[in-house]
Amino acid sequence: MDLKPFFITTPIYYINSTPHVGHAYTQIAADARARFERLRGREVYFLTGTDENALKVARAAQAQGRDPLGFCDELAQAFQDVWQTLNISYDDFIRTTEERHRQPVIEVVQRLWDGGFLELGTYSGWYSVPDETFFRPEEVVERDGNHYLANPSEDQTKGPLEWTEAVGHFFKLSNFSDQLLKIYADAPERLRPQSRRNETLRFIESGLFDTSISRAQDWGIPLPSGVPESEGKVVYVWFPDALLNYATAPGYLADDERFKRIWPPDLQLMSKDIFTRFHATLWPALLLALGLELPRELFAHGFWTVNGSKIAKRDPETIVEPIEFSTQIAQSAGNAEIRVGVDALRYYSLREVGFGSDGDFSTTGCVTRYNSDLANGLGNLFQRGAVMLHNYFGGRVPATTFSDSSWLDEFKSRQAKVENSYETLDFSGALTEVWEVVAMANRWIEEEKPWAKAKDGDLDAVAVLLNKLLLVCQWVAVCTFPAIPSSAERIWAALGRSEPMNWANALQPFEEGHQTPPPTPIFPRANLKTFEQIENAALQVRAQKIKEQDMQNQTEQNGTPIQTPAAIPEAIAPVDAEAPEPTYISIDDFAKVQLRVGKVIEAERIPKADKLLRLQVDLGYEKRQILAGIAQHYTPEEMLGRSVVIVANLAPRTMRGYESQGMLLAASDDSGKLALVNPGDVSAGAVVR
RNA sequence: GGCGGAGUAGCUCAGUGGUUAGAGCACCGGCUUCAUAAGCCGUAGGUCGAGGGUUCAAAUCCCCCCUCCGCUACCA
Repeated sequence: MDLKPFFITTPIYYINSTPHVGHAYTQIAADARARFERLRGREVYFLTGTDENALKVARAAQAQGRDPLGFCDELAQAFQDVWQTLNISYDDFIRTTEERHRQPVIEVVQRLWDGGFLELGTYSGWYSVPDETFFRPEEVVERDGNHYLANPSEDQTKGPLEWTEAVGHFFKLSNFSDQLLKIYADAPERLRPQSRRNETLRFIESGLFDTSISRAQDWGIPLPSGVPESEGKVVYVWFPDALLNYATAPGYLADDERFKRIWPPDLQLMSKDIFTRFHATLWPALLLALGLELPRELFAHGFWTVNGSKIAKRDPETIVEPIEFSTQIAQSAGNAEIRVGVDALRYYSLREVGFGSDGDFSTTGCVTRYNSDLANGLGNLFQRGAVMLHNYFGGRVPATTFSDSSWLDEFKSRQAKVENSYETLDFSGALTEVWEVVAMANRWIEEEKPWAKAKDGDLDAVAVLLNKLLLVCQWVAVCTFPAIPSSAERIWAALGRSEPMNWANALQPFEEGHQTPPPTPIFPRANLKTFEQIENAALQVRAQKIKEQDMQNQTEQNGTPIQTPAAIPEAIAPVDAEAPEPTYISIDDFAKVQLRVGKVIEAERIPKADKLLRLQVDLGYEKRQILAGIAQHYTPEEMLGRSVVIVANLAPRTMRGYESQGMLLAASDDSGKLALVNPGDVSAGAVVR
C-alpha cells in the first residue's frame, strides 16, 4: 500500500453567504471517503477552506462599513462551525487571505513569468465586478446609458457593467492543449465520471484561449514586483490564486519535505460547474507549467434541486441550511441531539442518488428515509437484539459455538463489496449493501422466534442468535462509519466496545461475559407532521428575512454609488410596458443615424441559423450585405424586391461568418410579433429623417 | 440551432442483448409481539416517452420523432 497520506480536497468556498446543502454535500462526500481511508488505517490529509480574495467580498464588507479581513474572519469561522457540527473531519482549513497562501502565490506568478508562461497583452471590455469576469460585446446590451449582461444566468449579475481597459498578464493556456489531451487520453481514472471526462476532452479539443490572470484591484493578492506592469494589480481570483490552495496548504514553496510527502492529491471533489474549465483544464495546466505532478483523480458530483426546484437564494423553499435542517429533524425525533439530525442529513445525501448524478433533495424525503432506514431498519434491529440480551442474559454475552459459520464468509465478501463501493465513491451502493444485511438480520429474528424459544427454555438457541446479531450490529457500525460517524460510534459504544473502530475488526467476536450497557434507542423515530410544522414555521421566518434583505439591499445600493454611478433603480424595478419614461436626445444626436431606403435584391437563409436572413440590399449608390434576425417572420421569397429602411452608417459586424453592413428597421411588440418598417414607394437610396 | 443528460410502478430510482422488467417508499391484505405505532410474508400496480428497424430474442443496438433539464450560439 501507498505510504503517502491520502490527500483529498474539496473546493475552497466563496464566502458570500453561510453554507447551504450544496456546499455540505461536497463536504459530506469528501468526509465519508476520508473517514473510510482512516478506518482502513491510511493516513489522510483532508483539505478544505475558504476563498476570500474576491472583490465582491471586499465591497460587501465596505458597504457595511467594515474591515474586509474582519468580515472574512467571521464568515470563515461560520463555515468551520458548520463543518464541525456536520462532523466533517478535515485536517486543514486554508484561507486564501493567509500568509502561507499569499506568499507562495506571489512566487508562483513570478515563476510563471520567468518561465515564459505569461505574456503581456491589453484588453478592454465590459467587466462585471460581482462575477469578476469580462464579457464579450455580443453578451452585452445597452439600456438607459448603462450596459448590462444580455442574458444573465441565475448567478450572474443583473446590474450594470463597467467598461474596463487595462494591461493584462495572460497565461498561455493554449500551449497546453496537446499535453493535456495526451495525459488524459489513456487515463480514464483521472477524470470522473465518464460524462464529465468526455465534456472536458471536447472542451480542450475545441481550442483553448490564453487567459488573463491579473486584475486592477485593491483587494486580493498583489502581483510580484518582478513582473512588469504589476503596479496596482492583483492575481485573478481563480488563477492561480484559488486553485493554488491545493498546493500551498500542504506546503508548496514553504515546506518542501512536507509537500513532497503529501503531493499529489489522490482525489479532488467538486460540483460539476467548476469541473471542466477550472479543475480539469486550468488547474492541471498550471501544474504542468510548475512542473508538478497532476492530481490522480478529479471527480465531479451533480447538483441538487431542493423540493423539486432549483436552489435560489430568493426562494425560501429551496434554501436548506444544514444546521437548521438537522436541528429540525432532531426536534421532530423527540428532541434528540442534533447529531441524530446530522446523520439523517448525511445518510440521505449519500444514499438517495448515485454520486455523480443530479438529484432532488426532498426535506420530507429525508425524514422518511431517516424513519424507514435508520429508525425502523437499523435502529430497531439493534434495539431488538440489545433488549433481548438484557432480558434473557442480563446484558452479558452468553457463551456460544456456531454450528454453521458460513454466514461469516458471506459477511466478509459483502464487506469487500462495500469497500469497493467506497473506493469508487459509490456511496449509495455501499449503503444499499449494508441495508440488505439489516433486512436479512431482521428476517433471522422472525425465523428464529427467540421469544418463543426463551419461553420453552431453549436459551442456547437464543444465545446463538444474539451473538450473531451483535456481530451484525458491529459489522454495520464499521461499514456505515464513513457515512454516519456519530451514529456508528454510538452503536459501537452501545455494544460495549471501547477500542478504536477499524475496518478489520468489523467481525471480531464477543467474549463470553462481555457486558453491554442498558439499551436506549439509537435513532428515535421522527414525527413527520411535527417536522412539517417546524419546517413551515422556519420557512415563514426565512421568507420574511428575504423580504427585509431585499429592502435593505435597495436602500444600500441607492446610497452607494461606488461601483455603479447611475440608474440602479431603473435596472431593478420591474419594467413597465406602458408609458416609458422619455429620455430626450438632441436633433444632432438623431442626425448621427443615417437612415436610407433600400431594395432587397437577394435573400437567403443562413444554414444552421434559425433567426438570420442574409440579404443583399441596393441603396441606389451601393450594394450592401445585411444580416437580419427576421427569419422567423419573413421568408426569403417575401423579402425579394421589398423596400426596407436600413441604418446605413452602423459599424459592420460579423455573424455566423458573414459580415453585416447595416441594420434593418423593424417594429416588434411584447408578444414577439415583428413587422418591417415599410417606406412605401420611394426610390432606393432615399434618405429617411 | 448545436452539444450533453434524462424520459422505466403513485413517488425516488436500479437495470447497456437472454426466463414472467426489479428495489425502496407509499397503498392494500395477512402473520407476529423480542423491538422505536417497529418486524416479517403476500397482493396490487408498468404498451420501459411515440413510431419504425436489426435480431431466434430489445428497456438495452440502429433510425426518426416528441417532452423535460443543462450548457452554448445568430435578432446591428
